[in-house]
Amino acid sequence: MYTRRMAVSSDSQPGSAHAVYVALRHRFAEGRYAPGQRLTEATVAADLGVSRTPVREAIGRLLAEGLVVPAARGVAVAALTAAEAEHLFVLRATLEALAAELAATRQARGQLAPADIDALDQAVDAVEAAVQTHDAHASAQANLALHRAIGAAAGNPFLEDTLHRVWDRIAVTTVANLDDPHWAGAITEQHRAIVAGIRAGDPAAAGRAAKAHIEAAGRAYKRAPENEPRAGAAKQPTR
Amino acid sequence: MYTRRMAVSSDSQPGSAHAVYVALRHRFAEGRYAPGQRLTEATVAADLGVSRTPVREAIGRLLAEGLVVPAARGVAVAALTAAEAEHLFVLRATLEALAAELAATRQARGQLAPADIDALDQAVDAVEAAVQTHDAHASAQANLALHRAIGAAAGNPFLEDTLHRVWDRIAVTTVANLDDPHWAGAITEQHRAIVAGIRAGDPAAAGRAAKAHIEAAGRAYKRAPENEPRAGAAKQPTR
DNA sequence: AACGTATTCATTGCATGCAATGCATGTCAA
DNA sequence: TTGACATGCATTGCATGCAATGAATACGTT
Repeated sequence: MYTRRMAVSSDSQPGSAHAVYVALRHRFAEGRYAPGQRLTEATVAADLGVSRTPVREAIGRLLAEGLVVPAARGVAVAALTAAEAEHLFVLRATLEALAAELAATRQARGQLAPADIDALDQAVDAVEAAVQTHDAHASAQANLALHRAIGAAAGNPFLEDTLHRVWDRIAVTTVANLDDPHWAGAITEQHRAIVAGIRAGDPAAAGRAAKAHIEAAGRAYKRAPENEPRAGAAKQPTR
Repeated sequence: MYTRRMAVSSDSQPGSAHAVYVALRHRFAEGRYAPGQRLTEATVAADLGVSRTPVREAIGRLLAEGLVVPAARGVAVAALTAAEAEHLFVLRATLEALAAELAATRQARGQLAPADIDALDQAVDAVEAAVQTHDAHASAQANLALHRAIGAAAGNPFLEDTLHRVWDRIAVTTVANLDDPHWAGAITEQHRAIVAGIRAGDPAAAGRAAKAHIEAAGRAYKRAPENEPRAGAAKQPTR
């Protein structure tokens, strides 16, 4: 069994452990493992065709990041309580505001290539198009891509990394939000406001728009009924 | 050799891997390993009296957190370039401002125990006392304790975790800063302004004070001459 | 002497073995 | 039936073995 290699996507870093890590993250994001579901080293190892050692390493990392939590035996996929979601959105709003501010500042200083700004606009358009097709997965992808682009435009690798952590922890959010017509209608407008602020090199405006956008997203998340019980969730360990 | 247990400090979590992780972090913070120094699994394993497996796990986690970087063979203790420090301080300023805001908000809502606020004041006094003794290590400890207390008062575990990451990455900063007389003189005043804002339940004031404080700390860091070459640093791998 | 090439060897990365742990299940008594 | 208790078993956690890798060194060639 140990010769079978798993399909490791276009992730530059070598090593089975990292591949397992990426694979698990991907599965979480896809919702392939329900929150609360228990994960055993042996199972994952068999699934991915590696031994337990790299799996252990990957799980250790996920544990450190809070994507899985210690369970009775081994670990369980972390769920998101309402309170946790609230906290995450508060943090995210501040981080994304900072990202937008920094991007706008870089724009004002001429440190942003025109192509980068155009790419932001295109990303906004892509989200709009995806939302109109009502394809939840594609919309989430496009939305994440836009926010990632803004994060990159900020030019602060630590901020970018932190944002990634937060996004990963919130993950499927956007999928749920799309059912909300208010939200679906407002999202593009808010995106445009952020990009406009960046393009204008106006940090305050960009930051304000970004903060307002995430706060609105947080409210939409809260409204979405299925975010609380969380579809397909297995029984949740007490803590 | 495998029966010898290392002295694991008062860290609740079990497991050699975690103990190794904590031990390495501690050594980094102490400056026992110079930035740029190369670490091999076997060496660390021998040092701590465990096998390579838990060491691998710990190093993997440190790698994920950026505290060590991939080196020629294995990993090296991460150094901090001037640009990286700048980025970290920008992020830190925003995060600590948010923490102070949230703490003040909680205070305004009566969600903070009077004892918590008093503890903040005492922490400020402790920093002042430590700075006056010119004990760099104690000062750094006390300063970190204060900032940690503010982070805790914010009541947002994700923010707290993110702050910890940033602090760990900056680590020895305060030690260097204490040589700066301007900074040593201003630090207590700035600390008091933050705590005053929190006590008053004034998020805007607390946030502003915190942001200004960290920005000042960043400037002090930048001025400190020894932060650039970094004492005792072994040869630094190219990237 | 300088350069290119072969060789060595330290070191990683992964798999597997083995003991420790504690949950779950079954058994027995009340 | 219900409770306590013992036992089994799934599962983890760690150590170690072995092959792959590639940096450093030694060697040979011009």
